[in-house]
Amino acid sequence: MSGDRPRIRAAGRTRGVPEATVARLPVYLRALHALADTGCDTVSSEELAVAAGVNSAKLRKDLSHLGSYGTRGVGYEVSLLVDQISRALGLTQRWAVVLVGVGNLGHALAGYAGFASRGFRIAALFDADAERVGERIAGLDIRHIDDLDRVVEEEQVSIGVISTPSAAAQEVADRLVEAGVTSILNFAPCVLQVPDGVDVRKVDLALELQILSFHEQRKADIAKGPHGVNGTAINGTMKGGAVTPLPAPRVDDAREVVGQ
Amino acid sequence: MSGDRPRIRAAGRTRGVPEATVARLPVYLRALHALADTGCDTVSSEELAVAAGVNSAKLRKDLSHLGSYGTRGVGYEVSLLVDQISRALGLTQRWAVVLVGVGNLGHALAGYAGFASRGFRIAALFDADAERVGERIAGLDIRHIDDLDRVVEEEQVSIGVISTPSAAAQEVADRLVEAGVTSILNFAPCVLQVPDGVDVRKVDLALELQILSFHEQRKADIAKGPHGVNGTAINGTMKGGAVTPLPAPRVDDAREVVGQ
DNA sequence: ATTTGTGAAAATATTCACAGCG
DNA sequence: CGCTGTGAATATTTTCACAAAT
Repeated sequence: MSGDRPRIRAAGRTRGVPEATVARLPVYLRALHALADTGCDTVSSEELAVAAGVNSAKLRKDLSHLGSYGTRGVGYEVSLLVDQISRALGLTQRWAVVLVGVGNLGHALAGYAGFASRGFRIAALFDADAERVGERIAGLDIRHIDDLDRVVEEEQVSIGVISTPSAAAQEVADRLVEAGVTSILNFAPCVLQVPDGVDVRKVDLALELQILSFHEQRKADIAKGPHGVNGTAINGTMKGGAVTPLPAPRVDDAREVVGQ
Repeated sequence: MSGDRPRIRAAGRTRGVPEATVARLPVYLRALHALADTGCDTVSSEELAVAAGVNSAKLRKDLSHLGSYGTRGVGYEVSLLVDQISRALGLTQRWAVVLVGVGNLGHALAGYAGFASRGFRIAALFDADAERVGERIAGLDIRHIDDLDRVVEEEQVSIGVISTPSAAAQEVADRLVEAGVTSILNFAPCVLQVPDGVDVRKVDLALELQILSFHEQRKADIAKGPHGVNGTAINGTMKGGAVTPLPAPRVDDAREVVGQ
């Protein structure tokens, strides 16, 4: 993801780890930590694959991109694999991140223990609302966005999290980039424009539900038996009651990423 | 996504919309709504593609899976496209969802306006903590998890959102499935085991940061100039060596999806 | 005996580039 | 003309299946 940036190539051979693999490494890492916590020293690709929810061939292929860290006939040493995946992901250092937008969601993110436990340190919280500056959340003072440059430099921040309303997100992204941030995690439901060299990943809460909606509908259609001429067919009643003949409701959205 | 389920096929031809396309439809829908709000009646694939952050060939191919709704030489009528995508995604009905786990994140999700504005209605909030039952959040009473079955049936709920601690997530998923839910959005950083026919999508906040970490590291390496002979290369000890001075930090994680 | 690591095959996804329609 | 819709060409990802290693 991260836009449609082409992978770097060297002499015709694709260099580095495939993007699809990168996206799964954190899942393996999670599974390995869980295994380690149960006192497990070694795992087979099959066991780890089950724990990670993928098939074992895929897991082995993925790991093979990092090097050859298994023992044939035995499996993988958990702690070694944890180290290698951590290294591959760049988690041997603790990244400083700034979080911009301390609304409903930003508040929750600020308190998210998973960030700290998985390699990240929130260096500062920012909000544009002068009212909220100085407020203390999760042990951190909310600072004004105008301090961004200074903090990013002083704390060597390279990752920014945006949890502002959509309307503010692009402006915040610009300021983050300007300040020197080169990776952005965007929770605002909008597309960000950033220069080359800056990576953006997005998390869109409702989008995931909409994907589930698609599959729900498909399941309902199948249960009802293929009818209509071309698949999508007429939408009758089935589960979910309100068979709105009309398109999805629309309420003013651009307000807040999270907020009532 | 949603496990490794094979697409349904009919008579050799792949029936339905490719998964990659489904995942982008909500993005197009968002962009179209934004365009509509600016009073735009028609868009070209190029314009919409820019607004959605994809390339225009991909956009056209994606839309072609829904049917032929554009006009050559002109573009797409915004409102028609909104209708067609909404229909394809199953958003012509308003889905009822239940949310289980009203911690820090669950609280934020309960108040998320984007759910309501994009086709979903939170039918009820649940928590296992008896202390919190009865508490009112975002206009909804927190109910005890034991009421789940009743609510799911009465309100025709087919989608569940899990925002409990990891440790509780599987148990909650089991109860959701048992109650009749067939789609789950999981915010707990763990893999869920569900029967065939149930779709799961996950959102893992820290995972996204870890992916960014990978790319940050790569950028840093490149900036420092390629060293070592073949890229990742020379990590001193091949195999076996904990070459890392220190692996990623580890703190008790399994506590809460969000919470300090 | 097992289980890894991996070529080769199959399936998906993306991009190109242009015929064809309005 | 301009722009869509789509075959054909690429690229990427997944899966198979087995030789090699312990």
